Amino acid sequence: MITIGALSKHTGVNIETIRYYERIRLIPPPPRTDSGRRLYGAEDVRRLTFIRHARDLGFDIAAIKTMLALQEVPEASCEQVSRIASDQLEAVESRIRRLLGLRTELTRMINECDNGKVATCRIIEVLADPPGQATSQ
Amino acid sequence: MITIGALSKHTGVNIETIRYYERIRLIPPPPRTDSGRRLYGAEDVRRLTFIRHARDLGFDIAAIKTMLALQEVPEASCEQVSRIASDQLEAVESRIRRLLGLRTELTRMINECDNGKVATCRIIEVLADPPGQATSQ
DNA sequence: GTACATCCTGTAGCCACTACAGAATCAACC
DNA sequence: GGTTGATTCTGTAGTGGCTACAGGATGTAC
Repeated sequence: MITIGALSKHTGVNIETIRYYERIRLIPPPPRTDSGRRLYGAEDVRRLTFIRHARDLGFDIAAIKTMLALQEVPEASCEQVSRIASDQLEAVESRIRRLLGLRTELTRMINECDNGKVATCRIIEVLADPPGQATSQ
Repeated sequence: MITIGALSKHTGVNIETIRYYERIRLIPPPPRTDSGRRLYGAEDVRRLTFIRHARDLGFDIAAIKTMLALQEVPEASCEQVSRIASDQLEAVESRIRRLLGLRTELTRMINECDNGKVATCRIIEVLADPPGQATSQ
């Protein structure tokens, strides 16, 4: 059994976050020492590693909760897990598309700016008068 | 002079958000009618459109505050504006790189899953035992 | 006059943490 | 046994950028 500090080092999840996860019932409350310190085992390391990696991949807490619940039933079909992952993939792809658009726009803005005075700065102009909008008088 | 509702419609920024921007001093407190309703003019539309578009491009409020302050000094060099935009471009590019990595990993995970039982689900396995980590025993 | 839209202030909630304060306990060394 | 410093505890409040009320006051159209 290890302390919360050791669990934190093993999983890369910081201590405050581990306690937070316990508070929101993402991880179960662990047993304690006589003095009240939390004690964790190998299963906790696995669970928290799972959470950490899923968070890194952008899954939100609700999705992670669902996946953890499904893991409790090994004979269940993993179709639902697969759907959560696919949804996440779709979200990632839409974010990528959006960011590529932003990159294009930012690049163009920056290239058109000749580093002159603010009064004639294209960056500011573009931001104040975005193309495709009828801001008119 | 227009009301907050009209300003909201013109700029696409919702009413609560406009009042929030006033509270955090991103926009100046406007004059009021006798009964206390806010009144906005053309300059407010321009400013808020600027803010809206900058937010769409992912600039944070602090960056927008700086850019707005620079606009107050038209003879100032727009070097700083340019740097903020470049920083933003860099942030966008790093987010893109990260998301592309996530996409690869998610795609692989999903492809390896044969939609069988949770017990043997590769998605769960990969998340619980991420490659490149010495989880040992 | 009355119905409904719009506006006001103030506060609380969202997500996923993060950062304290102030106290208790533990491990190591002398 | 004493002291130092690391670790842990609880509880609360803050972050960013909104969003969503509640409960009331105005404004507008018929």
